[in-house]
Amino acid sequence: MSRSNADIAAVFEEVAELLEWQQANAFRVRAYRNAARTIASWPEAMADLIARDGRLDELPTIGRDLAGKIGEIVRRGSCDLLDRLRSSSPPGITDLLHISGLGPRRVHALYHELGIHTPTQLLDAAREARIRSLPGFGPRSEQRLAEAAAGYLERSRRWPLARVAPIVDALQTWLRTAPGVARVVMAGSFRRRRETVGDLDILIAAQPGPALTRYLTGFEQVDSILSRGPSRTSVVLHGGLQVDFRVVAATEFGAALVYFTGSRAHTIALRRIARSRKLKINEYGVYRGRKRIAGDTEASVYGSIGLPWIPPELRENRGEIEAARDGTLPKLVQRRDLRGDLHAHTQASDGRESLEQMAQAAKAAGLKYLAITDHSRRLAIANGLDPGRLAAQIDAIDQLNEKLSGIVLLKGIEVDILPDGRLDLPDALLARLDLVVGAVHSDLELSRARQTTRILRAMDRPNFSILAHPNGRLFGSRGPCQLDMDLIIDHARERGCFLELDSQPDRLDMFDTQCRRAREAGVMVAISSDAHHGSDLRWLELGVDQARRGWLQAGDVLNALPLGQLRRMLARTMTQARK
DNA sequence: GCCGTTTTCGGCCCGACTGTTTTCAGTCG
Repeated sequence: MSRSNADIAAVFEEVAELLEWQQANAFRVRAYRNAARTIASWPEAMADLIARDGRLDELPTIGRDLAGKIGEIVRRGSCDLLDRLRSSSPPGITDLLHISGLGPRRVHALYHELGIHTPTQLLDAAREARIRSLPGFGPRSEQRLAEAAAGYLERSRRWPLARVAPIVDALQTWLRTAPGVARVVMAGSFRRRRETVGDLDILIAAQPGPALTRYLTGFEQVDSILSRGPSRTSVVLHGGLQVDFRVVAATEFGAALVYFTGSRAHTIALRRIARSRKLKINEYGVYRGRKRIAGDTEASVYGSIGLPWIPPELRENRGEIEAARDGTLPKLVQRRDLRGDLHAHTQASDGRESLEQMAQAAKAAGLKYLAITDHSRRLAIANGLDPGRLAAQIDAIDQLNEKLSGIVLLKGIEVDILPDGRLDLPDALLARLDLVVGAVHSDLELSRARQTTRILRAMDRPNFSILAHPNGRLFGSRGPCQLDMDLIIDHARERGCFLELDSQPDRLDMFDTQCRRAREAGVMVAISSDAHHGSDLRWLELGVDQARRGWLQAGDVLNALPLGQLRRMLARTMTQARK
């Protein structure tokens, strides 16, 4: 089995960490990190690129040597260099590098002086006060390391976007009354709308001063203070979320916003362009020699190097800078482009409201149509519909649509895809619906080949409109299924069916890179709420964020179509047996 | 290890904060 881009990137990342620990040339380390980023976000699988004789060394940050290693990793999952590095390094040493306050030099010292190579050993040594004796360490850093090691051992490192939203609201409310503050903007991965965030970056336009710094560290949810200074203050909240406050002057706000929004790869790419033009970009502005030529606004920073403003969701150095230069940036989809929703439940299965309540909620959310897609019988735990109950719901929706105004309910089902690729309800009944949403809810552990075949077979059934939440992952509890998503996307195009981006906060499934692949392949994506209550329709906003990260425009989104066009598109997916 | 309008060698983004230092290395973002 060939390895995915994520697997290859993980190998390079581990190589970088081990090289770093062995104190190799820092630029060599960086080369592996850059390559890992390139590969992780590359839309085409490295294995496919090799198969069609693509030149790997034509990819950015990949030269001849790394191209050879990619081939090696695709074939056998590792490379000689990684094997050698692993055998010459103590196990667990890369975990230490992830502990705040530890870099390669200190990890090196801890290992060679005290034999420490795991977070647990670090914690023990700190508690026994053995670390303070090392040169360059003292009681304070020992205390810090004990806390950081304990924190590392007990919590995950990234937070789903929706989970931090209430904290962000509280922070913003509280910052409004901070002394001398003119403006507060969330930056970092929160602003880029990444599906998870590692910490919160908050940019504050204000006159720096001790009063402001004191105010920042006084937020009621602050658990501990990592650092404080006039321009930068970092705290950890109860629960472990880190918050970095950056205080800048109003005239520097644009440059600071670009810098602190990131991503790191994006801002580094901007600085490189600036260098080639004999300019310097930092968080205070754009400079030619000592003369400051831009920085009040983000647009002025981009403009100084000949680029239009780039939406934050695209700032990952995945081709957005080239697109900006060429004038081909996408016009990203917005929430108001959505005219309907194609995945929602009622109390007939595991939803909490009636058909009519869901219809009214959709209308209130500004939608023109809502597909009712309750579960099918196989999902007994969700009270899935058998043929008789689905037939009754079809009649009920027809009757209700006679009464409703300003909103139309579409007749659908979220039908289980059985392990062999058949669907959980008879074809003749499915044919009476407006759309069939197929989903995998069982046997998530199948091999990549079998899981992929299962889904391709389901798509080939006579009635199959949309593949729901393709990867099946749930934040914090379940990783994604093993799938050949490229094959599924290609098959969807041939079959003329669609893929879903499920907007539930714990799903956000498809991934941004997959959305982009679908767009490039010409497969439309449904941004769906998967609502189980009328209030869940607000989740569409999260789905739109993810879609924007996947470069989707309104024209790529199925439920941005007016009802008439949508019905024609869906009709083509129904009762279309393939030979 | 990559890269090239400073092109096959010699660079590689850049500033803030901490702690242990007497002038700065290490780490972080």
